[in-house]
Amino acid sequence: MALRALAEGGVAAVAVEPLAARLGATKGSAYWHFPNREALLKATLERWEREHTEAVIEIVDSVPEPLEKLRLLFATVLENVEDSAVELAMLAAKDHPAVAPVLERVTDRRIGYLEELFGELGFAADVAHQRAVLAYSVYLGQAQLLSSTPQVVKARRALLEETLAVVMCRA
Amino acid sequence: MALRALAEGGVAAVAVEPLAARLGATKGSAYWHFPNREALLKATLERWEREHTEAVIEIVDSVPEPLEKLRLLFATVLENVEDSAVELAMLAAKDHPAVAPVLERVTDRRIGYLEELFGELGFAADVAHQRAVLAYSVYLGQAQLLSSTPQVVKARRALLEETLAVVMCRA
DNA sequence: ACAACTCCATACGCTACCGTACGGTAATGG
DNA sequence: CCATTACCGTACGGTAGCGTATGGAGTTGT
Repeated sequence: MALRALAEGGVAAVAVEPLAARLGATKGSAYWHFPNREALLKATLERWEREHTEAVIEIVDSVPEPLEKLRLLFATVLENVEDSAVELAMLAAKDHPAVAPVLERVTDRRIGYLEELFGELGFAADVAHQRAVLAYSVYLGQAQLLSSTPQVVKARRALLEETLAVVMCRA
Repeated sequence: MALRALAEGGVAAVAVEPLAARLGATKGSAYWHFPNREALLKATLERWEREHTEAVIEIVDSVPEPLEKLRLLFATVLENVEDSAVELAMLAAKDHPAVAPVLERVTDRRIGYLEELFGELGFAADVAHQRAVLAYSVYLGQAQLLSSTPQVVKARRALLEETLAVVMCRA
């Protein structure tokens, strides 16, 4: 519930009174379960952290071929960018003291995993790192674009193919 | 001044009372120059729109070689991502009614220009479009990464080279 | 010289949210 | 059976920002 609010209205929407109202409850109830707003927000963010990064990695990692892993990862993640709303909300609140540490851990984990994959594909360590950063940048950028100005992107299927080809190209 | 506030504190910081205080003035003064907060914000955003997209395009476009244009564009824009704070603030507020139209115009213009450049480089129209979206995604993504979790990016110079190579590669 | 206009300040009411105080109900366990 | 505990509600005070009312000071036009 708080996650839905986070996705829809950003960090500002994870607030005591609006959420209580949404649940048909009152502040009194909310302040029983959470000492303050900060704690509510922290719980929401950490729940998201637990549920949304490791899950995708596990699914993708069950595929044997590293090239197929990358393909599946990009397909999964780029085809449902619409539900990266939480990611965008976190990025938008990157300076918030409760958000920053979670964001950092998630980013590290994801780029680390990508680095692994590019390593398995035969790229040298430093290049693998650059490709990982590049790939993750493409993901973040496309998530932003598709959510803020979706009309600029014409053929999403073709774009996915082009993205895969370009990110994995030897050059 | 309002632009500085926008860069530092996001759209929420472009508010009447904080800005007035910052200027050593009072609300009374502010409400003389602007009918309301909405108008102040709109003026700030449109000022940024005028000053920050066309300027870069003009500089870059003065170079003759299309390949050098792209190189200069990426170098310019990726080496000072730190001052894309306003961009990020706008993306973070993409749903705000005053922000959305500006964001849309700027994005269209930039991707359109990139499309032109990739066309000049010999890419077919549809591929040029995909590359443009890709390149702009990389920019947005890297801006996000470098501002939210800069420590994940190891060698920025090398990353720039890799980015250029990958985005322009034939594949 | 005085009227009108420009620009700024003080003071007020309004709203949304945070956080606290405290009282009520319902279940439970000794 | 009644006291403790878990849970929820109402009511209050506090803060930050929006917007309005109103008056004062400096400038300008005639």
